[in-house]
Amino acid sequence: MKPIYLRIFDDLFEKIQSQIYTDGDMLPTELELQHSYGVSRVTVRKTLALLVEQGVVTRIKGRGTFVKNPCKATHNAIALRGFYQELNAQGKTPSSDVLTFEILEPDSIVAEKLKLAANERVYHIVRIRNIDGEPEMMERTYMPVALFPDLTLQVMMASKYAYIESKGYKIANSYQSIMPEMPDRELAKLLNVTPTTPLLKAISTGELADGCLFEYTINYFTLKQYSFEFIATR
Amino acid sequence: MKPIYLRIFDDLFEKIQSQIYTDGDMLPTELELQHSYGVSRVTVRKTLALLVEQGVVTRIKGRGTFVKNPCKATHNAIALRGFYQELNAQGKTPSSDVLTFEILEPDSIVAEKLKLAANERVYHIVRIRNIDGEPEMMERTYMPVALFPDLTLQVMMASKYAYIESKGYKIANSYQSIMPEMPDRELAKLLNVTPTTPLLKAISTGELADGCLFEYTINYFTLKQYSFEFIATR
DNA sequence: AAGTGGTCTAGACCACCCC
DNA sequence: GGGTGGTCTAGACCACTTG
Repeated sequence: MKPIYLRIFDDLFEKIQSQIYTDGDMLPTELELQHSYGVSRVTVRKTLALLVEQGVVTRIKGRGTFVKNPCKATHNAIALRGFYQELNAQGKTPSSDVLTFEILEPDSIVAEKLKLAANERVYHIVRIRNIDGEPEMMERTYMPVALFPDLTLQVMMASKYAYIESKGYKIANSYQSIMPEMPDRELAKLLNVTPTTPLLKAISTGELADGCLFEYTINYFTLKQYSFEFIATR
Repeated sequence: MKPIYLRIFDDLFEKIQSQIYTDGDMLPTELELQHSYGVSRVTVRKTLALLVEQGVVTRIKGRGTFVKNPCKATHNAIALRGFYQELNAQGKTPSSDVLTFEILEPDSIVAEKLKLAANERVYHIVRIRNIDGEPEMMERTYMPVALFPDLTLQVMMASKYAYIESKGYKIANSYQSIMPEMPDRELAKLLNVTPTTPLLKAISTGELADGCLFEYTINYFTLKQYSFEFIATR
């Protein structure tokens, strides 16, 4: 059962995406939302804070809450959504080619990043991820075998995050470090770019709600069909 | 007068930075913090939510609130702090070389990004920003003259954000778009890198609390002394 | 003056973790 | 069972914007 503030979030977000509220429109006031959803002000405010964080609305004291530019086909970096979920929400068609699927002893970097116990083994999975059939990014992921004893290649051809949550795990957040990098010849070929095209490299560590680290991932984005965006707040 | 939750945030953050609470330590519980600061639970929770957002602590249900790895010399991308403030907090010495300081008619991109009225003029300022004397990034900023009629070159040699806030404006957030880019020969020279070193380009639009757009900025990071980090949450 | 969002309080119940 | 954080309520006062 989702908490109330998330259900209200989903409802408002859906109304914004379906243009019931559109660019520049003022959302109902906090008081009106309290009444229409029958909840307290704190709950309404928690929902609205989420919408602000996700860049969907802006709130201005004394004026109101306003819808921002309609969501474009972008990668919202601080909203941790899987590739599948993010693209589906944008009406695009995601797909994945699994290049590597193996279990191995982690090297010391991976072991340290995932804070693994000695002798713990990991999956090593490499995927090319396509948008509408065109390669957009390469993903190299390491996940502890202990957490996902029944992970299959089938799962990795679809949505990793949907699988993880279907197992009852709660994905909490992801610590990301971003840098530019030139592709080697092989990677350029896989992503269908020239070797002189710089890529965006993102190294991330994923954490569950209980503090457990569940993935160490290196992504290379071409940003051909994607833009990498987020909102910084003071 | 700062709100209470920010004052408590500052206090806890300072205690973490000065190692009173260090890596892995458990912070006092919400109940204890309520008593020691004499505030309500909601206020305590707002403070702790901020610490989580800034990546300083992790909270685990049923266990407690724990300090994360001590803050490294990084660029926390979603904590909108000025270059000066961010580096000072990390014990580094920031400095700036102002290469361009002029007032001009904005081109259509700048005018659109800042939602300027017709004929409104902007500052165009280019700076090289150094860490401990070594160039780390190049910044190209456009700011509406109407908002800052008395902006001086002196100001831009120091802290832009400190100046803006000294004028009574409240900086709210910044919409950022990230991509890799190769430097041209001139930029590579200014940043003291080879022309084959890819840079991280960040395009941002800054917004005040009243919804006013106050800057359109393009940054090029070398990431020689810096790493670009943030936390995505689900 | 009326309406808006920003902050804050004092309670309550629940789910989760560990002993 | 006792402690933890997660959610939620019903109030209150304030600062800011707009007419």
